[in-house]
Amino acid sequence: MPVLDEDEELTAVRVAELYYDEGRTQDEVGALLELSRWKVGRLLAQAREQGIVRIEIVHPRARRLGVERALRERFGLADAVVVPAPDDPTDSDDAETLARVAQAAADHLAAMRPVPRTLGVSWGRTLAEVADRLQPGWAHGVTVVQINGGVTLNRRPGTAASTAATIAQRADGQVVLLPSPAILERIQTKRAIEADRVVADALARARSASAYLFTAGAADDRSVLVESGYVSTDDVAELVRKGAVGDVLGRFVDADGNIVDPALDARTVGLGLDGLRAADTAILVVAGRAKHDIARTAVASGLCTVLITDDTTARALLEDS
Amino acid sequence: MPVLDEDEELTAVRVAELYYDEGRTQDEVGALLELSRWKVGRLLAQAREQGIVRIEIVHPRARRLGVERALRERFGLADAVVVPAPDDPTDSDDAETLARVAQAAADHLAAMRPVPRTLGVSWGRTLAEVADRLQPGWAHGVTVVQINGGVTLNRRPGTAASTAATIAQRADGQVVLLPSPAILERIQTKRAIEADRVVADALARARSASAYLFTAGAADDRSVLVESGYVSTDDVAELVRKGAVGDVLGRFVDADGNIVDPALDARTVGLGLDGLRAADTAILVVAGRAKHDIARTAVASGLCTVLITDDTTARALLEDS
DNA sequence: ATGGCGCCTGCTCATCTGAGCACGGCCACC
DNA sequence: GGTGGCCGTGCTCAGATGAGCAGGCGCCAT
Repeated sequence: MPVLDEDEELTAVRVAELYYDEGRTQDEVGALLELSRWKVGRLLAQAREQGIVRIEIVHPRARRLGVERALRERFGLADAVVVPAPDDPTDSDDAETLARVAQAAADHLAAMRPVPRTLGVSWGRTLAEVADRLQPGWAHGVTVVQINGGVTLNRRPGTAASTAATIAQRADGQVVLLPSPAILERIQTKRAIEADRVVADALARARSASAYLFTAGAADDRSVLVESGYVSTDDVAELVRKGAVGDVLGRFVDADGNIVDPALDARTVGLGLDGLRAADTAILVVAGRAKHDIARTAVASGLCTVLITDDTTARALLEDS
Repeated sequence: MPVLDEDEELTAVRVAELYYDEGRTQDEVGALLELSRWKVGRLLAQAREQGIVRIEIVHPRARRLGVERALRERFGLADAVVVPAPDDPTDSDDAETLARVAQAAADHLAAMRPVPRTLGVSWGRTLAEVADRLQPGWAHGVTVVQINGGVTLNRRPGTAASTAATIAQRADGQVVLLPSPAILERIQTKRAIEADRVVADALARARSASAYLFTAGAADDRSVLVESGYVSTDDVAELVRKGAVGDVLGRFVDADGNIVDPALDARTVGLGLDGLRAADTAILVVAGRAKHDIARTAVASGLCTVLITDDTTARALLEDS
């Protein structure tokens, strides 16, 4: 498509005004500006091409289909869902962003075909929001398995458990909880708890789930792992020093997706990252500026097949080679 | 047009995405979402109506046809030209705004039919920009008359004269200058200068011009009248105290368009405001936030038949009842 | 329960629009 | 100076779109 010269550009603007603002038909515009109908059509096409005419869909539940396509192609994803970030560019309006992404995740889950027989889920603020936005009856008879440990140490108890339970309940399904802390103090305790029949059973079912729904955490003090008391702020600082960009299923990884601290990782209960990498369907839900780095790592190192996120994060992923 | 309920709204969003983002045809969309082609069409129409789909023309020389229509109807203007303000909402990017408005004024002048035989013009920063943007040959044989006094007291001389001269020269026409200060110290001097044959002749031709092109000044220290030394900053403060919102042709008016200081006005040389009010065509060119008040007054009190301004100013005029 | 009312839906047809094609002018190269 | 190729333009025609209309369904009042 040839570029418009300056005169044509101005004509294109006038044409676009009459066509889109005034609602004239293409030959009316042609008659008015003494152009052929076809010339008018071509100018309109070029104006859209060059961004003189911008058509945007303004709605919290709108999606960015173009960006989604780019993500799929760039990272070989099976699917991607990108929702617009709130306009408000001043303060980090992360609550609204999270709400939109969570809604999109809920929609995506409800629209999944075939419906997974067993769905493995992690936990955290993001997934709590997703669970909350699922319509009762979003599916029927889905078994939901908690895939990483999460007996909350402080705060209101049961966030981890209730996320899984809510998702299951709203699908008239069973829930399989993983009754274990996320990270244990000593490796021996971890081995012992994994030997427990209930825990072992849950882990087995986690490994055989037909789909996973999980989120990722940034390596900072606002991480749920910190707030829950599993790791201290000092630990986080140390992990960051070693290259950690965030955690997936409680496992801290560096920019390349490698485990940062194998000893810590060995004390972490739940599905391993290879479990995700081997999955047919692994849906990562991630929102907000703080999580750009971990999102990039997760996507680039093949932890997910489906990414659900906000526009800003998506663009951040696409921007660097 | 009935309002969309929540479900339909969501469908409308999906429809709009497929139609505008993906470029599908309406029945393709219908097939995909299991809707009839007609339903799809109606949803698209409603989405545009309700602002879910926003089509905007992004170009410095684009115009706001909707706002223009509103201005014409609200103030009984013969015509209105509104250009978009620069996006940059942070600093008062008035230079760019002025450039756009001046360009629009030049375009409007060049497109005027019938071409005025005699064009009365005022002077100021704004009109200097307009003159500068007129293409040589924008018209043929237009006589340009300077309608208010403007022998500049300080700064580079002749801004007033050169504006008129440039406009005339680029139309291969004559220029009639008004060789007089804008405001005189003493009423007697003013009478004497008006009695001068050249001045009297210029004023007579100003009164009989077939169209006027003029601007307005805010009542503040950045006014050209202050910078030229005709009024002091103290004078301005006093005028503001008496209710002045700005000046038109060097004549300070209050919010209702009445002369604020009759004694000062009597010492001001040039066409009177009634001369503008009686004109068939009086084009007011005004840009920038500082001039909202004087613009409102000028438009509301019938000083112009055509308004050329920026989006922000136009909206300010339309917002208050 | 039942009739009336009004809204929503899907159809017919006329109009509008975009893809493909042929012509003519312009430029560059021979 | 001639000639070939390329770009830009306007046409043909098929497919897409929107206005107007009739049937059907639900809702409300009687």
